[in-house]
Amino acid sequence: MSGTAPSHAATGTDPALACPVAPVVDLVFSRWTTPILWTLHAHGRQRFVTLERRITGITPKVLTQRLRQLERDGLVVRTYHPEVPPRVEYEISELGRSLAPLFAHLAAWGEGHLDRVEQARLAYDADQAR
Amino acid sequence: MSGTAPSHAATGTDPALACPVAPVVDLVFSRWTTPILWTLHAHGRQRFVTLERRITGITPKVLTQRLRQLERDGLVVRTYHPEVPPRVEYEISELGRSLAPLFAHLAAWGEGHLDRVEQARLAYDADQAR
DNA sequence: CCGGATCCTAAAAGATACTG
DNA sequence: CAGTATCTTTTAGGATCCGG
Repeated sequence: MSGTAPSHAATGTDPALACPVAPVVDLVFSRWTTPILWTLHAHGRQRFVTLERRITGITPKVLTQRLRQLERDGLVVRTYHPEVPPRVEYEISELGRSLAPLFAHLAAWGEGHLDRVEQARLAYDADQAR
Repeated sequence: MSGTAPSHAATGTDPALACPVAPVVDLVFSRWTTPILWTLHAHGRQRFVTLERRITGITPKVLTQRLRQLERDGLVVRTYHPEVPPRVEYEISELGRSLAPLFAHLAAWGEGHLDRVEQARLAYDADQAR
C-alpha cells in the first residue's frame, strides 16, 4: 500500500477527460519510469544494483517505488531468487515490450526535432530581452 | 522569465543521460501540456477561453504557464489581436504538428492495452491482500 | 477577455541511515 | 544484495484576487 504512485488519477481529479493520451502519459512518462523502462529494454533482464548503476542519479528508494508501480501495472516482471545473498531480477513484460515501437518513435522525433526546439527557445528569449 | 517550466533539465540534474526519450518527455508529457496540445490539434486555432472551457479542470494560471512554455519551445503559435476587448488565439505550429503521429500512436496503444494494465493491477492487488 | 501577482497544498523526489 | 525508514526539499499545480 505504501507504493506511492505518481498518478494523477489516484488523486481523483481527471485532468483532461477528452484526451486519450493522458492515461498513457500517466502510466509511463514520468521522470524516472521512462529511463527505467528504457534501460530495461536496452539491456534486458538485470538486477537491482545494475539498474541503479545504469540510471544515473536515481536513488534506491525511488528506484524501488517506480519498479513496484511498473510491476503492479504489468509492465515489468520481478523475479526473486531465494539465495544468499539474495538476487532479484527485473525484466520487461510482454505488455511492456509492446511499448517499444512507441519509445523508438519518440527517440526518433527527438533526434530530428530537438534542435529546432532549442532554436525556438533562443529566438524567444532573444526577442524577450528587447 | 517567470514562466515556470516543469523541465527537469532546467534544474541542472540530468535524470537518465542514456535515455533519449527523456528530453521529449520533458517537453510534451506533463499533466497539462499533453491535453493542451491534444485540444489544439483536435480543434485547430482557438482562443484562450475556448481552450479553458475545453480542458476540464485547468486553471487560467496553469493554462497561461503551459501555453507560454509551449510557445517558447516553438510548439505553439500565439497571435495577439489588438482589439477591444483583446483577442488572443493559439494554434499548433508546424513543429508541433509533427508530433501528431506520435500522439495518435500513443492513443492507439492506450485503446488496445489499458484494459490489460487494469487487469494487472487487480491481479497484483488481489495477490497482495493474501 | 486575457491574463499577472500572490499565497498555499500535495506529491514526487533527494539525502541519509539502517536492516534481513 | 535489495531494499526500508525517516526527514527534508522541490515544484507542479490549485485558489483567489486584481488589472489593462
